[in-house]
Amino acid sequence: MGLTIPKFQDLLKPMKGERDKLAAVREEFVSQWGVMGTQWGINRTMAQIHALLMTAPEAMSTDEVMEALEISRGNAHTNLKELVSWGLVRIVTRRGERKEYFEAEKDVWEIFRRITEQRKRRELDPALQVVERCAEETRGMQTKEGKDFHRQMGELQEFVAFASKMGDRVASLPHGKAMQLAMKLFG
Amino acid sequence: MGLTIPKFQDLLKPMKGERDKLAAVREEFVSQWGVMGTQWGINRTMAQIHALLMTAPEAMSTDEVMEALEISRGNAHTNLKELVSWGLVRIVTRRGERKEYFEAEKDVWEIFRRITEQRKRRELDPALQVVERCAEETRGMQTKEGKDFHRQMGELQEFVAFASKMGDRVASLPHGKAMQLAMKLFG
DNA sequence: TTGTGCTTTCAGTTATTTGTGAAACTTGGC
DNA sequence: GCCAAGTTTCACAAATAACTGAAAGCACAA
Repeated sequence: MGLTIPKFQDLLKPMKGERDKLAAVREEFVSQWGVMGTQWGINRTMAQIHALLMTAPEAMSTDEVMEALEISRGNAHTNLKELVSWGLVRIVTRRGERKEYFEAEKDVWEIFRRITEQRKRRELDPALQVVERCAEETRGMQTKEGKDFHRQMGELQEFVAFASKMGDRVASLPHGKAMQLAMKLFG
Repeated sequence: MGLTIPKFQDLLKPMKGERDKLAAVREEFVSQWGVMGTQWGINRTMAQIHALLMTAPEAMSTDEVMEALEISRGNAHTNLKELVSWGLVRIVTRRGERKEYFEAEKDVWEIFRRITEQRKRRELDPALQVVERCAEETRGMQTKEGKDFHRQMGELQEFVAFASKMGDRVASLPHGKAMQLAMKLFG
């Protein structure tokens, strides 16, 4: 029973199919992540670019992103910068080149931290201001309805402030610590 | 020094102003909560109705909601039902009456629990499916790029599954327990 | 079974968000 | 300075989401 040594060519064969398959799965991921984005209240393109970069073997230029997703320069540019402002993507430059390349944060915990941070800043903090003002403006009211409203605002304020603080704390934990803590809680 | 007994009329006087003030503040709350809603990825009307009912002294009918927010019947109806499906509002009926009235959950922890539950169901679970499929489809790939992609999906899957479980656990805690736990964690 | 009071649906309209493409701007090298 | 490669902005167009109003549906009471 001859132990045949496979030819180099044959070793390469499955890789050809693999590349196609991978490209297809990746495309599916990008597309689905875009759909998800819309449900998350994030725009489709931004989510798609994020998915694309998260699964990119190396940093991509604006033109590469435009081509991969078949979108305009303006659109690519706006959303890349938005991702940068969320801290989910960073700009890298190659020396000797003027072009900017974009690279996504790939560590899931880090991604989670950044998103938590931004959502807190964009969703919780403004809400807090609103309820604070409403609570303040109704302080000391005499009627039952006034008191009820004031109490409701007070409870809301307390809770949102609390959630906000929790967000900060959780997001400031390093990956390892966080998991450790979570395990202890919910084993 | 005559201890004057205030007339009934005079006792009532500040209440008049209070009512107006309260109505104004409440309107502001409803309006602002609506703006917030759009940023949260929830539609404005739904958020406004929620704010309105949260601060309503008693259950309101569709017509009352329509009038308060100056919106159409269809719009009011759709969003009220949507709020019911989120578990943030419940339908109550008064005996002898055919009309439905709507009443919001007012306990902040309960509101939080319901929102967490729904967001998990609507945002996390579908994401989980996507990454699971992508991880599955690239299992055992040989190329570096295939392996990298597979690992990335694996990490994402693990994390999302974990977050999903955490959501369940947190949302299943009663108010008291949750606070206790949070305090222990973050003093 | 018919009328009445209310709920639900939906085709068409309106508002809002997102995307395009080209022009304006910036920056560094010659 | 002036060109070239690249980035940024923005008026307008396209796509999507939300809302309206009216008609259809339903269920109970007479």
